[in-house]
Order: sequence, then structure tokens, then C-alpha cells
Amino acid sequence: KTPLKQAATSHAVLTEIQPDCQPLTTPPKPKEILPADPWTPTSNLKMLISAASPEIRSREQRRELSNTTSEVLQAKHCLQEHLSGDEYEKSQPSRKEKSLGLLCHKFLARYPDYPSTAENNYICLDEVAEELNVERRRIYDIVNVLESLHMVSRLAKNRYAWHGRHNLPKTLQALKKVGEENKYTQQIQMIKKREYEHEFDFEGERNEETTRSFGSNEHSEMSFVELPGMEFRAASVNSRKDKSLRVMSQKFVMLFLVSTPQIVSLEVAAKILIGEDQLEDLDKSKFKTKIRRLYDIANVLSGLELIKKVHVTEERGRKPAFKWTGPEVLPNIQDTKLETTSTSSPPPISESITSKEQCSKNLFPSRGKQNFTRHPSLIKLVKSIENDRRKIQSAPTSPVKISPSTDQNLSAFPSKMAQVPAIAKHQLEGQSKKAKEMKTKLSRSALECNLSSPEVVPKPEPPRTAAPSPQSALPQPLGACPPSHGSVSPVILPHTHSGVSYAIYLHPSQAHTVTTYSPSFMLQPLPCANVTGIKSINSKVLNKVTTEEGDNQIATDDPTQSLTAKERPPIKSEASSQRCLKRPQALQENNLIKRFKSDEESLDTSLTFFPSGYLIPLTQCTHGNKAGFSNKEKAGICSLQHTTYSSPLAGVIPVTAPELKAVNIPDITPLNIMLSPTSIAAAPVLSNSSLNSSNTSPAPNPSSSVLNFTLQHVGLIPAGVQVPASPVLQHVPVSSQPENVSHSSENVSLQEEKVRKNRLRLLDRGGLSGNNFLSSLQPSVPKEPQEPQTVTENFFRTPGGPNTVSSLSANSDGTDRISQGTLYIPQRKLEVSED
DNA sequence: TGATCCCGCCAACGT
DNA sequence: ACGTTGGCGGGATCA
Repeated sequence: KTPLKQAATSHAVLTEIQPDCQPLTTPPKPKEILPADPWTPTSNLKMLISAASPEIRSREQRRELSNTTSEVLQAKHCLQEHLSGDEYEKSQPSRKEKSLGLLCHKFLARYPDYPSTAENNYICLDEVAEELNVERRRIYDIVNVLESLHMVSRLAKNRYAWHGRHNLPKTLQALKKVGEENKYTQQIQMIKKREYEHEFDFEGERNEETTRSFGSNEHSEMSFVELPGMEFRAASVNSRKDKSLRVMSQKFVMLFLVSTPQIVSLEVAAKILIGEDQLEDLDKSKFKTKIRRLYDIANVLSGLELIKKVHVTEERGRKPAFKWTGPEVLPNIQDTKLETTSTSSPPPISESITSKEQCSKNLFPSRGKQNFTRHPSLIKLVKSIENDRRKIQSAPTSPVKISPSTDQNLSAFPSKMAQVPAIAKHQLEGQSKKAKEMKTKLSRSALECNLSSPEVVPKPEPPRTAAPSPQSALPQPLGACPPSHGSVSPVILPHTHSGVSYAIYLHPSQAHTVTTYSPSFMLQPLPCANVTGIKSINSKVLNKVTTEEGDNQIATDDPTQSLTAKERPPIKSEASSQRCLKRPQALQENNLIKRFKSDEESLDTSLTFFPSGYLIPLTQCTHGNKAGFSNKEKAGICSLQHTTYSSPLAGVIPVTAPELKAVNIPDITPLNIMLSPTSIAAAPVLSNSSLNSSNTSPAPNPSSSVLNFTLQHVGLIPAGVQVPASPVLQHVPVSSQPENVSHSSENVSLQEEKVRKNRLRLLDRGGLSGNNFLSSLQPSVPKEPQEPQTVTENFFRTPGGPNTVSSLSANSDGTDRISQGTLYIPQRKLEVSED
């Protein structure tokens, strides 16, 4: 196939495609020549020599920074140094030339990292495939992972929109958060521990136990994590089985983001990923398949320069692994900007139950253990929902707005606050709508009960701005644009704080109603993170990660740099509110019951579970597109959009009572929280934890009126009932720096800086730091040794037995403590080497 | 050899 | 019924 087509098509294509790159467009495009050859199996040389279409090349060049992987190198060579033919030692069309990594590079070269909003960068799969001379199948692989990072989103059938790295920061944050919530860190530990045990003979009981416990964790399947802006599209894509690549890719990334040395071995990753759907059965073939897939993903991620391949050498031998080289995840941005603390959030250890997790879990009761990912019945539900969503969105016709403004727009708006209203609105809409849909479709009695949304209008909410408005609290009418929300208006989102854990609870009265089941649940305190810090510290200290870098790009590769360097742009106003959606199903009592049980018990379950629902952060206005629109616009604009919002995906799924009940939101998890403020109040659980979190920002309290309104609106509470703002909410953490919070509107960069400083400060102080915290710092750490170093990994062991860990979560006092049982085992030494 | 991972069959989906 | 997506695993390459 290779040889065929080239030229003709290609340039045509180019033209079309062009839009994206600013630079490119210009030229007439010489094209003809270039395209094809290069990739043809035959020879790179040829391509190099011959064509070198200037345009493309330039593009490529600029985009490529260095990279890590050998592949990358090659790619580089090819691209950059076309002149010298020798570079290529291997000119043949060897397998490598066809590697996904290379292909990915080529693909990326076509589009700017930060496309301007103006142009819509559409991606036509067919065209791309042709141009690159690859089968479409391969393009899917690339696009799927890009999609997982929200760098592209699907518009319609053969089309995708290119967003570039604008969303990356947000996405990574979100992923990190979710990863933390899922306790990936712990899972990783678990796996390592297991291995460790294995090494020795422990096998016996201990193993079993471990395994068992481990198993319990697993499965959660969380689905695709979406970003505010892109939900729908993603959604459309989502539908299928979100099973693999996309989701897998996200999970994989999460692993990097949560692990302290930011190095993840394929083996561990595979196990964790497998674990989720099917635990224990370490089916060999399955494992193998997983690994294959991970390689695919890793190649793409490498192409994005987010990771690079390294080798970890343990006693046993050396295992392939990847090291994160992408941007540092800011703790939390946006609204949270400060809050970020997520970092601090030590969730890792603390096993607080994440509210979100819980919610999601509830959603999908999914099983306990069998292989079925979801309960069949649920699946149907889900599907139907998804379908709807899809239909709505995907309609080809539907104009998709692309990411347009995304960041830029946002940035334009001075205040985040502005977004708030929008958010609120969305939420409302979403909920109500969702409720409707649910009813309609599902007509689940149960749900209905809870959500009694009155109106079931087919066309859910026309753009009514009004919805939001009710929330008097907000300074501004929702509809209005952001303009000046001067002060910090009360942000609705509870979760925002970082570090601090929040418990979301319903007002008693409500609780009553709503939460029938879990009284106990409700108040559960969350463990905070602090403790974690300790651990992390240890590990950190102990571990030295060193990578051997190729001679070549050491500098470049250096994580530190990478972090700093690239993408910052976007950061600006990422708003982030987010919420998690949950699937309705949660309602089922069974689930609830189970949940309770588990919760009460030591949660082992909770430990590992992941949220199964879709996490859809509504948040901030979706960046760009949606966000960009002023509220008015939105309102005015098309119903379509609304639809979008409200669509199940986007929207908030009506939360059923059970979910509402007590949600603990551990750190900041914007994403998760879907429930929203609306229905819940958030209370920071621990003050001390707050300390950690550098920012303790005072959380804006949702105004009670808003809450009430919302709740009522949703039907969660009777009209008459009022939920007072709880004092708890008020609780203002002693923040070291209130300012951060308050000025959320300020420009991000500054804030970031502040945050960073704060962190440092905290550290200096000897503050506690969460793992994340440390990790975040890490980059800043002076240098990364270039020689291979040995990394020590800590394993913790729980003398008490596997469950020990989980027990942690139980603390009610809110204080975190480390479980006594947990010990860190000395450590093994690992050596990380780059290829 | 074991690590990588390309290739493309073919099922699930959408239209 | 046909086209698009994309799971999946054989088996070729690479190191």
C-alpha cells in the first residue's frame, strides 16, 4: 500500500488540512513531492532528499523538541537532518520506520501545539492516513490516545478536531486527581509488595491475602475522564467500549502522575490496568495483550514527549519502564488553582473514601469480582444513555464548535468567577436534563423518586439563563458574562480546596430524605492526607532516580526542563470545576448497601475501587468553546449547545440519594464532584490537612440560597426545605495564604508562582507534604543525575495483613493517621536507565 | 531469547 | 448492507 498514492492526494490533503497550522498555510505548498515518499517503506532517504517539503519540515522541526525515545531520535533525524543521509543508519523501511512512535511524530508535525482558536483544525482521518501512508487503523491508535489527553476530539465520523496542547494541563490535572482518588499509588505499592513477596517465598497465605485484597480493589472501572470542554465529543466517542485504548491511556498517564518517582514499569501498569477489570486472574495472555497495548500507548505518549522509555533494574533484572517527562502537573488549577494542593493531598495513603469514587462506584455496582465489567443491566442503561448523548452530539450536522477559544478565551476573562455562573448553570441544566432523560428513558422508578424533576420537557432547557440566576448568591447574573466578578464570589464548588478534604454532606433534613441508608456514612470523616507525606518523604529520600540518558539529549530530556518549558500557555484560566457524573444506577439499593457495608468495614473495597462512572467535569466552562461563549451567548445560541451540556455526558447526572449521601471528597477533586455544590455542602474536614495543602484557600461557600435552590430544583429537597449554609463550610482553613484563593481571578501565572512558593515554604517549614507535593517539587530539584542511578523503591508492608492499609481510611476523626501497621520496607534498589 | 510492537482479521457500531 | 472503529493476538523484528 505504501507506494501508491502519494502525491496527488497528499497535497490536496495538505491544503485542506492546513488550517491548523498557522505558519503553514501560507505557502502554496509545494507539495507534490514530498509527501509520499518519505514514509514509504522504501526509504527515508528518498524522502529526505527529495522532498523535504519545506513547510512540513519546518513545522516538524519546530515541533520537535527533543525527545527521548530512540524512536524519537530517529524521527528526529529523519525530519531534521534530512541533509545528511548517513544519519540514517537504517534507512530501510524497517520495522522501526513504521513504528507508531514515528508515525505519531509525523502526525503531530502536522498540527501546531497550540492552535489558534480561529482556525479550526479539523482532522480527517482518511486524509491523514493517506498522507502518512498508513492504514487507517494506525491512525486510530494515535488519535485514541490523543483523545484521551483531550488533544483532539471527535467531531463526527471521520473527523476530529485538533486542540493541541491547550488542554493538556487541565487534562493532566484531572487525571492526576482521578488517579489519586483511585489510589493508584497504593495499588502500585500493592503490586510491588506482591512481587516482593513473591520473590521470597511467602507465597502461602500471605500472598493469598494480598491477592485477595488486591483483587477487591480492582475493578473499578472508571471511564473516560473528560474535560469540561470536550465532554461531548468525547462522549460521542466514548460510547463504544470505553474499554481500551482511550481509557487505558488515561490510566496509564495517571500512574505516572501519582507515582513518585514518576516512573512506571510496564509490568506494573499492565497489572493495574488489568486488575481493574479482572483481577486476579493473571491470565497470561491477557497480560500479554495488555502489554502490547501499553506499548502502543507508550509510543504515542513518547511521541508527545510526555514519557520516555527507561529501564528499571531490580534485583530480578531489568524491566522496561517509562518515565514521565511531561509537564509537571500543577496541583490544581484553577479554581482551584490554588487548591491544588492536590498535591498535597496525600490521598495516597489516606484512604479516604473518595466521595467521587464512591459515587461512581455506586453507579456501577459492578461486580464484585467477576470479570464482567459491569452488570449487564447497567450496561444497558449506560448504553442507552450514551447513545442518546451520542446522537445529540454527534450529529454530524451539529456544528461543532471546536475548541475555539479555549484557553484564550478564558484568559480573556479576567475572572474565573465569571465562569462560575456558567458552571452553575450547566450543572443545573445538566441535572435537570439528565433527570429528564433518565426518566424518560429509563424510567427508573427509583430515580424518579429522587429526582423529581418536574419538567420533562423534551427540549430541556432552552437556553435559559435563568436557571442559574436563581442563585442569587452569585454576584452576577449568570447570564452575564464574566465581566467582573470581582470578588470572589462564592464558588460553588466545594471541592476546590486542595489539600483539604471535604466531606460533603447533606443537610440533616435532607439527608434524611435523601440518604436513607447511610447515616453512618454521611459523616464520615475523611482521612487526610498528611500522613502520606511522611511516607512519601521517605520514599523520596530514599529513591534516587536516575536515568541514564542518552548522551544526546540529556539536557533536553531533563524532566525539569521539560516541565518548565513547555506548555504553559494554557494554564491561564483553567477553570475547573468539575463534577463527576454518576450513573444513575447507583440508586439501587443493593449497591448502596454494599457500599455501606464496605465503608463501614474497613473499606478495603474502597481502597481500590475506582469510580466507575464517567467523570465529567463540567467545570469551568469548558474551556474554550463553551466556556468561551459568554453565558449569554450560550443561552442565546443554540439549543444545541445546551443540549450538549445537558446531555448526560456533559451534564450532571442526577445524583441519586445514595450518592449524595455522604461523599467524602478527599482532596480536591474537581472532577469528581459532580454532585455539586448544588446539592451539597462541603466541609473541610481537617484543618490540619489544610495546612498542608499549601493553599488552603478558604473555600468559597456556596451560598446557601444557591444550594437550596439547586436542591429544590433538582428535586432533592422539598421546596420548603432550606439548607443552611453549614458552619462547617465556613470553616476557613487557616490558610497560609488566603490571597491565593481570593484572587483566583488573577492571572494564573502569578498564582502558580505563588502556589509554588507556598509549597516550598511549606516544605521549608517542615510542613507536611504529600507525596504529590514532593513529586511536584521534584522537578525543581537540582539535578537529575545522569548516570544511572539506583532507585530505591519502597515497599510497604503491612504486618497486620493486607487489610491494614485499608483500615486507614476509616478514621473518623478526620485526622489522618497512618496506619500503624504500615511499614515501609526498606527498599529495593532499582536502577533506571534510559535506553 | 526476550522485548517490541506491526499487521490486519474481524467484531462491534453507526448510518 | 456497508463503512467506520478499534479489540486483539499472531508472529515478525529488534536488541
